[in-house]
Amino acid sequence: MAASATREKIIVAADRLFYERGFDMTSFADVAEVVGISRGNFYYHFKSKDEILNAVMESRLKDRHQMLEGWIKEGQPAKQCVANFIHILLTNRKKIRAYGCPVGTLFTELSKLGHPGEESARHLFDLFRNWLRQRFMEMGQTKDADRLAMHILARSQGVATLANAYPDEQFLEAEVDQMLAWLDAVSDADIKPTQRSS
Amino acid sequence: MAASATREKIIVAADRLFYERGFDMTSFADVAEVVGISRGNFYYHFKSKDEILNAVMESRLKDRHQMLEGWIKEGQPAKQCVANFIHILLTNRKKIRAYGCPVGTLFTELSKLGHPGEESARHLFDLFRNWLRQRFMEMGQTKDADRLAMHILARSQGVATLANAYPDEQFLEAEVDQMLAWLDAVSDADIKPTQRSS
DNA sequence: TAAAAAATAGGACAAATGACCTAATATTTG
DNA sequence: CAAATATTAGGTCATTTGTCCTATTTTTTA
Repeated sequence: MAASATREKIIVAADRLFYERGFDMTSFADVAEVVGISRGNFYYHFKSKDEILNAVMESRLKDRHQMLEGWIKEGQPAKQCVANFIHILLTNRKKIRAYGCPVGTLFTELSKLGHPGEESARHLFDLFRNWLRQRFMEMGQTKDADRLAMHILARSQGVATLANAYPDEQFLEAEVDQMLAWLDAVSDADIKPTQRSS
Repeated sequence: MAASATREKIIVAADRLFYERGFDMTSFADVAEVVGISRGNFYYHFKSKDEILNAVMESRLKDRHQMLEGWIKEGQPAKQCVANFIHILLTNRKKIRAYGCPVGTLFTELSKLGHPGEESARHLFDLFRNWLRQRFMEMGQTKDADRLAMHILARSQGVATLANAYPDEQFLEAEVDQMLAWLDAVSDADIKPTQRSS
């Protein structure tokens, strides 16, 4: 079989296991078993655990980048793009209830491990943060764009964590509705600049 | 030395290490070294790793319970109690920036591990959730009390996660301000029931 | 088709770890 | 004080894991 095909299958399996079980809790043998290859073959493609982690992070970055840029290329307006981002929580609700957020949980683990991969995990946050900031700027929130981006990012993280802790509730759906309502209020803000002062 | 004193020191050390490094990444040897005792002595007090985890979770539950009930016993009004809860993010900002939320990060890890201790970790969430719900009920939000409790819990989680990823920002302080403003709006809601409809 | 290269399989090994045991020391008790 | 009990120290052991190596099989190349 072509090396690149096996390599790709390893990355896909490792990506899933790192998400479901965590990075440190996933062994070479675990990944090899899922792919259906020997540990020796695994080592032929990736010389260390850090190397497979890097490959997974690159894959995720590319995947998320394509998703975000895809919405823009489809010509969707900025507000709709942000709404799409919020909607990810619903699209992936099953996995989120079972394993939390792929970005947040992996970052947290690598951070506690003191692992160099913490940087790549932060890059994933950066990707979403910068993209959201640009969308808010297009919505006219030039001054607060980054603050709004961080806000929606934080709420997504919190919702994912609690949905993981309480999977049997309709909590996730309700919070998404609130976030979309919040987005409406934000997008109205530049149309109705006269806000009620505190 | 009295056994209870050594036992207590072990729990304190394990609590700290489970927070800073994670449960799975902390070994018996790590805890014993911090306490300054031998691994054999450690095993005299706790027969397994699950046992020390249980002790740590009990300790945390007791500690948080006392904190929350303490505010009530001081006679603080419901809204001030919730504000105190939000303020924890500032009180512990240094540790949160370095290690995230002790409750959320440990729950996430135990969940991915498939460890039975996931239940006790969820109990910690339950403690805050139920307490917050009661405070919101006292504030007159009888119908939405649980939803509001979950909301503030989720936002705390998200803020802690992102403050961990971006420790150098003033993001944490800004989000706390927003949460307190949100609390004001909620507490005003029953005084001014006529809200502007969308 | 024969030689060379690529890919795979499976075993070896040192380090780390949870668990367990026994001997030594400190403390309490009668 | 002496016996009994509680506490501590340190070693052993089986298992897991990341890493590495060599032999075998498959694919490509000339």
